[in-house]
Amino acid sequence: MENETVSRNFIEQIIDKDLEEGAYESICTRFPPEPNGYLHIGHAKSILLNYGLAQQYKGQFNMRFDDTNPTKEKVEFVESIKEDIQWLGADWGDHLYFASDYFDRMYEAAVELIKKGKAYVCDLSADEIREYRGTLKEPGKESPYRNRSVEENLKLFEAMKNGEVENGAKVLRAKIDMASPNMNMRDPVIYRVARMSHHRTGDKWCIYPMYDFAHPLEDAFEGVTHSICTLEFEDHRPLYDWVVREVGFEHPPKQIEFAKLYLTNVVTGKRYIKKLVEDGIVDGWDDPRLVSIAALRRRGFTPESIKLFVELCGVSKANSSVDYAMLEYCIREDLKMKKPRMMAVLEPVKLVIDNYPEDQVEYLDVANNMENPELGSRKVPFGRELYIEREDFMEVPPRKYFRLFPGNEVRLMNAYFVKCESFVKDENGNVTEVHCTYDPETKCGSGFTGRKVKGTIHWVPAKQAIQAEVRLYENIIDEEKGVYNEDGSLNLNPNSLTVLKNCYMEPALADAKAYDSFQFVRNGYFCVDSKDSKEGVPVFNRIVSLKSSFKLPKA
RNA sequence: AGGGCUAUCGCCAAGCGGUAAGGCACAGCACUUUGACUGCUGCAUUCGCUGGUUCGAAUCCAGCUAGCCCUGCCA
Repeated sequence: MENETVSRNFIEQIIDKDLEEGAYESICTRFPPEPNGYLHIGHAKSILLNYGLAQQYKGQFNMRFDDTNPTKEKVEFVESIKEDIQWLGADWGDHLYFASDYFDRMYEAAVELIKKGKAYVCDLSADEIREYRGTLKEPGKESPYRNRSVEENLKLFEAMKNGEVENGAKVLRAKIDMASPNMNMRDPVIYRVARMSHHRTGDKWCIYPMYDFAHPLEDAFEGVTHSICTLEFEDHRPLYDWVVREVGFEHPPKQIEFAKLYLTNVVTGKRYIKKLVEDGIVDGWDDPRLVSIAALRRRGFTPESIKLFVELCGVSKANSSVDYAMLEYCIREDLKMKKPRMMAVLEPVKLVIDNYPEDQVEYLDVANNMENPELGSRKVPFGRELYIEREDFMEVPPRKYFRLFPGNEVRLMNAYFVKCESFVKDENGNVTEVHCTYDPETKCGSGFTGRKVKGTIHWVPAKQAIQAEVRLYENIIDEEKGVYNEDGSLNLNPNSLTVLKNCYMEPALADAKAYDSFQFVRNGYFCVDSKDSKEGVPVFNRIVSLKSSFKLPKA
């Protein structure tokens, strides 16, 4: 019997302890985005972490839109966020909530606070509040409105609610400690006036709760036990605890913070992504060069690969930046046994088998994935004229080059051995045709063992191949020079997108559907671009290339 | 009168007083109908630094250093 001890991350350790000590009977987690944009790989970590924990502990996972600031939110974002989360596989069941559904209860909670003398209406302007707050090194001073009577506060707060107060004229503040070393505790604003309509509650409200007040209440209302958020909220925890304590919940939720996920050499900053979109450098928020969930999906990443990635990254409190190579590993790992391995030639050069009968076509039986027989097989037509990859032929081979060159014999994958006899160049010196002879005895599957070749190359039948467009994506950021220039501008990679229009695919690929992905032999993994494929010319996006330990020497 | 958090290999990350897991990356070998995959091997005498406690310290204590976060009526 193996005594395998799986290490638990620090959050699991906290939960284990809570459950053991009986602080909670079962757990409830949540993912609480504000619908003010689209989700990216960093959110995936939070989603999968929260959802995964709920699954693992047989608890509950809530999806909640933290829509407490109508100035920034839109229904479109609500829909895209739901779609992305579903795609990732985090199932919230019946537990879909909106902070805005709690506005009545939050208002009541605020009234209770006022009655307890723990909150007051303040007439200071935003600038004045900032001044009174003090600085990081000096304590703040109390607002002249701090000691209003409960009755007056109640009356004023109701006036705010009833729309009798201009935007910014009054706020409701928690009465805590203006001298606290923690800025968040210096009488934080908990309700502000915003006379505008909300995407869900319309014009019902003209006051909206602030995050620090709303969030702990939302968690508590829903019975969330572990409210997992990112590191920058650590300083807010005392206020979070203050709210749930003062409002009086029996089993208050607890906030736990973890480090955000950063990836090397990708643009994650929201404002930079926005600029890239606005300047037309990328073609939208789902441009495959970005790391939004939608972009990754369009590029061909699978939910499983992202889940694997998040698991491999782990969870901790140390700020870190994960190597992009890890993400690439995950998608290769996920796809390699699941997807058919098809032949496609990205940069073609014609290969003619001189001793092959001119009008003969044979249909070779080819396994879809040699390592996974469950994926079945297909027929691939083979004839006298083929296309092979330009880089698979060299007039003058460098050392250790195993592919085609004059006099060398290679295996055409799934077909025959061919030996290069000659080649043709155009007036510019570019190779236009490679001529070979084949040996019928070496047919794949015939059991031929007479001799071996060191190289195997892929090909596509010239006559039956279908033409397609292939897009090769690199990071939008220059990997060598770094993400930013000295002046702070983005250091864009001019080669981030290469469009290859003259690609040839084996016929089976013509039927590929949206998001279908394949391994193109030696070229890596590709996915049908659901957005741009049309009129019989499939467009494939490269998900990731295969590792190659042989690099052609540079010219 | 500042406060909070973090520091273990190039990158993540276990470790919780008993003598440094694992993954990615990288390198080498083997295998091979993809130079992929797979398999094997190698990769921290050392845990930010300096002291202290201890038979024993990455783990405990003290003092430094570095990085991140906090002065929205954003979340």
